[in-house]
Amino acid sequence: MASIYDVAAAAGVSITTVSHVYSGNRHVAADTVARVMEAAKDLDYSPRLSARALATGRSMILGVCFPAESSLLHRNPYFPALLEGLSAAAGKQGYGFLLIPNALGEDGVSQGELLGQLDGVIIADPAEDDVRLAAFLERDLPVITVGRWMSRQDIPWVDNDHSKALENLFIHLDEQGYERPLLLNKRPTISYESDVEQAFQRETAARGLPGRTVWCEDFFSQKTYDVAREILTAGDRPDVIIASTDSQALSVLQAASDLGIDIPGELGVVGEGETVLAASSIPPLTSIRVFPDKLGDLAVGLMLDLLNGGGGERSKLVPVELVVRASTERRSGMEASP
Amino acid sequence: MASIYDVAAAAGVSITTVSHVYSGNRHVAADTVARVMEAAKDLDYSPRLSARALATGRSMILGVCFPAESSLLHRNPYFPALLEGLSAAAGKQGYGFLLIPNALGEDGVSQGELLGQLDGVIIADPAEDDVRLAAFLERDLPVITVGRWMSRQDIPWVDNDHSKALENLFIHLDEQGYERPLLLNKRPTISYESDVEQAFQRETAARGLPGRTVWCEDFFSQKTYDVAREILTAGDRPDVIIASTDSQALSVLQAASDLGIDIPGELGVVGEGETVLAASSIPPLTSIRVFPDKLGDLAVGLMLDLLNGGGGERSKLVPVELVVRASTERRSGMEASP
DNA sequence: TTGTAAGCGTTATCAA
DNA sequence: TTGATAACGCTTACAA
Repeated sequence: MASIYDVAAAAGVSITTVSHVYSGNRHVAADTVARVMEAAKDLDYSPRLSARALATGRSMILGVCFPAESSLLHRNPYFPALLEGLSAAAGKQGYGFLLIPNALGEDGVSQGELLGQLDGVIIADPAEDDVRLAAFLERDLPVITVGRWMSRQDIPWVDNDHSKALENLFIHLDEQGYERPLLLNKRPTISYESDVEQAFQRETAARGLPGRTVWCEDFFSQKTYDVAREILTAGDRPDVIIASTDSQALSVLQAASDLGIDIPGELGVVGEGETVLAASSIPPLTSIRVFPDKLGDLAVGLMLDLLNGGGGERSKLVPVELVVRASTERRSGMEASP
Repeated sequence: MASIYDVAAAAGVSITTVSHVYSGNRHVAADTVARVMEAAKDLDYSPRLSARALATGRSMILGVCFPAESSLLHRNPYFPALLEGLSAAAGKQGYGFLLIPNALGEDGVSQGELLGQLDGVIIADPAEDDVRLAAFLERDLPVITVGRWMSRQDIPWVDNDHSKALENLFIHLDEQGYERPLLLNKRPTISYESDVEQAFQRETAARGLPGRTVWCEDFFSQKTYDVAREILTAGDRPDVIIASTDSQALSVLQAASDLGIDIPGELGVVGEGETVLAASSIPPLTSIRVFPDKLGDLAVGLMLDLLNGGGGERSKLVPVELVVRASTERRSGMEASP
């Protein structure tokens, strides 16, 4: 492995010059640059990042950290999509992403070891009590969250504008004549869930409607189906169910189908996440589209601001998009007008 | 930030001793260890990994690399699950995982920079022509693949035993009396797809059945549905369709349902991947379960072997499991016996 | 059982 | 426009 010394010798310059050719930190004469680059290519040289990190005090590595809860990373496509967004954005700036294992914190060993390496950490959907997060703050690692950390509002974040999403959704539901909404939500442990709840209460209150929420702990199993079935067979049946994830909404569709309930005539169904599932379900699902790649991009931007002196470290809200499909469209635009 | 010098001074020992307390590379007297650890805790010290990396020539960071094709990472839950397996296994050994952005290679900038940092790279489902892979081998970075690299069989790999999976599947299909199988597969660009094709041909040939394969480029869109519909309405209708992913299989289920074809009576359907979808579809889907966490574990093990002198760098095949559900179960075990 | 001192490959501060 | 040289914080012979 060639070092900066080898390149300097081959190019007939000092290591300082080679260093500056690579860092761009000061001007180097064009022909000198050419000579250095050629020597570097000949020797197959590239700067050792660990040496650079030691000299600068910056590793150029960011950590990323997903909810520990039941390996959500691979059950909800939102997270891998976010990870890609983060990784792409960071890559463009020369930063890399280290995935922080969920086990961190239980396993005392790797904890300090790995964290010492990081320039900062991005946390997706932080739970209040996650032991890892406490560790980051103690070492005062720069932290950005995707979704807000409810107990520490001072930490810069990016987030989806769920509030606006529900505002728009209710306008749509008004148009479609739905009047007995029900929110199928998870008991709030992250900001998303409490945002949705609050916005739901706000919108229903504004319309004089009851803001009925059913809490449903389990996102992905048979349980959601059972809960949905119970809701649909009980006395006071809602005419539209808003589910906090697309997969929950699919369970509702299924339960309704099994009970012979017509969708969207007797029951509207709305999901959130706009996964592949939503477009291809029967009937296609009205859903709220989020943009994890955009979130990733902004989160990295915020992090870099923080690392580079922290000028504009303002948090950012990302617009979402209501995608209307058959599951709530009982009056087409054509018929509605006159 | 405290350094090894601060700790040594506070504990009244040399930096060598502190170093050895942390590395475990030589014995240190128990009370000395205690003194050092206390000083370290007081000073909130943890070794700077970049310094360690510079001194040892090892970064303790592995790269991981997923198929570039249309961001498969977030469309197929297999990949995030694998990533978690890798990350957990690596974490236990003090290694971290850097996600290599898909853009790498197009963007010349970050290429050398990031790669210089890595001790090795694990590649999931390598495509033959991926430019990134060429780059790794040129720099002779140690490489392990998950799924085999078809053009370079010399590279150590871990893989699912798809061949055995199809063997078992066909035994099951025999029992259920299926006789006109059709394979819905993707044109082979990775070893998985060609393994499945080969095993399918082998099993059908052994039974004197036609080995009919339909190639279907698009895994997740409407297209699969259309292809399935075409297959089911054409003259020579299969009595069982084996799909190369669960989501493909779901499209088949849907098409069959729309056409009023009874499952599993008139048509059996089999998926692969054993995602959450399989268990909750209507009817529940017979599928081949893979164990990405296990693969991740073994891949990391192989990588460490390679890094530590490369003793037992033998590749490994991981058993998979046939999960029989209603979509192929037309004769229950009860009825079948007499 | 412990310590001294020479690297590891960069960047950064001076100075020219 | 370029160079010497001292950090950066660790590991690891070699010595004691």
